[in-house]
Amino acid sequence: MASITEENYLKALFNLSNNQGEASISDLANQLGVSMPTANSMVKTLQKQGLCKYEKYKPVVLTEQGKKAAALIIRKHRLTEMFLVNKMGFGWEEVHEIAEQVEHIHAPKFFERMDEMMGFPTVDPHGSPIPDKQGRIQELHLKSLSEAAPGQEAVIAALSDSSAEFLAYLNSRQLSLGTELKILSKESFDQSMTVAYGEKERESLSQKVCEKLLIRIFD
Amino acid sequence: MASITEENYLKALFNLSNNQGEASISDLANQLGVSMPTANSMVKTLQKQGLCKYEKYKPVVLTEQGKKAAALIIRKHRLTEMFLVNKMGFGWEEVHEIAEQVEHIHAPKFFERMDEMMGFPTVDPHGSPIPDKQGRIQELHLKSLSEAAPGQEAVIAALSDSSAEFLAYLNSRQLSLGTELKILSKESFDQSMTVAYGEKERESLSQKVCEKLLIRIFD
DNA sequence: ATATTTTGTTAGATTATTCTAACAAATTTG
DNA sequence: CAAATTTGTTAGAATAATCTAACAAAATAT
Ligand SMILES: [Mn+2]
Ligand SMILES: [Mn+2]
Ligand SMILES: [Mn+2]
Ligand SMILES: [Mn+2]
Repeated sequence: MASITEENYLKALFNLSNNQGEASISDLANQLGVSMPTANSMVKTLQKQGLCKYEKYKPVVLTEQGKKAAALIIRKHRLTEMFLVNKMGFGWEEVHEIAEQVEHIHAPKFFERMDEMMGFPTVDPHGSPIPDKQGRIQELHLKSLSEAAPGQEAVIAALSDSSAEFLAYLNSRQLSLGTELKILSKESFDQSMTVAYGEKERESLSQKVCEKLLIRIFD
Repeated sequence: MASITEENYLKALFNLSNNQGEASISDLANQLGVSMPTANSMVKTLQKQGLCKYEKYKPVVLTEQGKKAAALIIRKHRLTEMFLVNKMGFGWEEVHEIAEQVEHIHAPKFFERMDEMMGFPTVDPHGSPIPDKQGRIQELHLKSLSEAAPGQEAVIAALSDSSAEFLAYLNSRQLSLGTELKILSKESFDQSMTVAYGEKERESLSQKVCEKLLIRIFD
């Protein structure tokens, strides 16, 4: 069974591969806050266990086994986040740190019971999909708000950044998953967008923010 | 901050001291399933941190700091067990192993929220007291059933053994916390007792069982 | 009061996870 | 392309947690 340390490496490799297409040793080291030699040596350890493939100076690639293991940890993480928000009353900005620890608990029944109590949710509080028990992840082909055009209406479905800082920003603007946006205009100078939602008639969102809001456009 | 390993040693020392009055190296090693040299060296490590006092060939004694640290871990353990039973529908025989892992999570809000949701319980699902936030434990001066006399009536308030095996035995006899017992007779030959409770008119309980049932006698 | 058994200690080794320093390969820049 | 920079590797060491083997002290039983 993988140690907590190994589990965190697997998750980091999985996320890096998904977000950047590949995982370099330096990215991995950065992500985990360890030195490159440390990451290098752990990658060799994971390879010996058949969890990743690795050749000197090449990017690290998870095996199918490694991907599944990572997805199952992410499943526990996201179920936990959803449980904390839906059943325990936490805010979406408070749950990541707790889930980062709870995801390492070995107790299938614990997570199955959470899943059941919530009616088998498919996404976490930040809109990210929850892998199923086989480690399969459903693709949510969402666009970012910056790809939408003035005149369109859309609903916020997920975030590409779930940092506490970004979540705090969204909270301060009453933006949350499910918020319906009308796109009024887009400034070609800085790509910022003016939108209406809820009580707000005109709110300006910077390009940075627009890129991080993942939306479903109304037909 | 104490590691998971250190936390488990603190808990073991605390429990041994409470149950046997003192904690020897061999008891500690046994309790944790490690060799004596391992226990010996960890005790030295804990002493360096001011968590216990230790002199060669003498029993290990927790300091006030060590006692408090242990009690706070036990608090998390027992709150978790209660949460699993009361809020997640687990049986009292299923929760110890899960709590053994959850007790090491560092997230005060998580446990405070559990506590709140349950209305600040004072005992766990096996009747053991939950230490308060300062690490103080309320003494429940309970007698065991074997100390009671025929003719008396009593209610099961706690257990001095919460092993899965004993809990399974109690489940099979419909015995649980809160069960009211009428003591019909006591066999002087083997100290077994005949009792009535619920639908049962006459059930015989061995001395072993009677000793493990902690009761409050009706006045 | 010896002898035996149990308990505890020391020494030395192992595995996991991490680091820094030094060097080497790959990539980017001018 | 050559120089500079970034990225990756190796070597060597440190700390935490564990073990076994050997020995020593304490407790128990003749
Ligand atoms: Mn998260
Ligand atoms: Mn984690
Ligand atoms: Mn327990
Ligand atoms: Mn534990």
